[in-house]
Amino acid sequence: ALKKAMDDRINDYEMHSLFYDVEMPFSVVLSDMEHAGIRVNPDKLQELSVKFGKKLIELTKDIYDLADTEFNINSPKQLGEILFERLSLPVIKRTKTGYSTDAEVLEKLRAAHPIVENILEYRSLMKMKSTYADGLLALVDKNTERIYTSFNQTVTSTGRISSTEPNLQNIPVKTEEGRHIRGVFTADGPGHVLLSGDYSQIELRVLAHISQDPGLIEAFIKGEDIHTRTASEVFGVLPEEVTPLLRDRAKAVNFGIVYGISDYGLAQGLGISNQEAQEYIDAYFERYPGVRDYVRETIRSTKLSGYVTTLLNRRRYIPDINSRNYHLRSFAERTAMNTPIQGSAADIIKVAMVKVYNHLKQNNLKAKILLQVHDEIILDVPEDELSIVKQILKQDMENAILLKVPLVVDFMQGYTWEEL
DNA sequence: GCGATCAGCGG
DNA sequence: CTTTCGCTGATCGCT
Repeated sequence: ALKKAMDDRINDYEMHSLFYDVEMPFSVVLSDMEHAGIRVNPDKLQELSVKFGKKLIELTKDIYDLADTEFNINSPKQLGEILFERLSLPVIKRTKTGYSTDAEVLEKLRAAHPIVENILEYRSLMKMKSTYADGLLALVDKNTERIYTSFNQTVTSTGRISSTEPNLQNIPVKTEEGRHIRGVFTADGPGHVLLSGDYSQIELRVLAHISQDPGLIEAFIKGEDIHTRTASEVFGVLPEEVTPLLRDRAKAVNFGIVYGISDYGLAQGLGISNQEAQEYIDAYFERYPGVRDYVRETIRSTKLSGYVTTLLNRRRYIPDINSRNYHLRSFAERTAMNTPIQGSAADIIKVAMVKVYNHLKQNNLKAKILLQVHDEIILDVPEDELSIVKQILKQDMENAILLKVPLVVDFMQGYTWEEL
């Protein structure tokens, strides 16, 4: 009776294929990934912890000297008292309960007192040591020298998966120190390599497809650098005249489109005024009118139906779309335009992974899918299977779902995750 | 021991 | 007035 009730609703929502052809097979893929785990080098992890710890001791000394007192640097409350009362630095921002001491605030105070730079470095190193070095070490299986994460298929609103205990979807990559954490994740042993395939600009390609914007489609068909193209369009200069600064700003605008941030969020991200940010957004919609129309039409239809859908008919309800509260409504509007983009990208990589999984099985290959980090798939591959597995990965990822623009995948291989 | 708060990581 | 999500760790006040 329950099955019939659920089946009726799945059919009613036209989600039969999404459920039976994608999510159900995908659950088996995730299960195998969890069971496989990923090999780590615990000694290297321990070394990193010690190295971070030694630097933290030095920094702690320097910070105490500069403050001329000892306090708990890990306590935002105590740190705030030191910075804004004892050292009388200007208060930039407040939290609900007191002074804000986040990185954005500290960046603005960098020049005001030498202690600030030390605190920034301390914060970064403490994050690396506590969350990553020590946190991961505690979750290494001593018998197998592997880490087994849990993937959750049903927590996000967009259709993405999440990862816990540990979260292997937010391992550092942006800083040199952070990348070394990736160096502790290795292939299964000599004769094996890690192979990654990551989608290039999958969200913006999905946007090009669903909006059918001519400029966006042309950019991807011609294989242009999308951030440079956007900079050229938004700032009205020739592509060859796009400076790194302009490209960075355009990249932030594209980021905003993909993640559904507000003009306020874009302004914060770029360190410009809200008005300036709004002007960038207006210019973007002016130059990509298909995107403007897509956003308008999506908001209009969401107000009527109460939900948005992805390429594979995944559905998200957005009740606040008709709220009289400006902030709730604005947030709902960004969610309405963003969810089909992120959610469709999630659909695509799930389909790809099911295909890869089946093809590995059909060919009796030992290669295993280990991780998925939203737009990339990481596998462990015996070296003698590398050629065939690469072919499978390329074929299945690039042809997971046919779009009006090509899906481009970049491949990397190495003995450790840091090399990918 | 637990929940709220603040902070910071990735895509 | 606002701030992308999901995750984890440290602190702190509470039971």
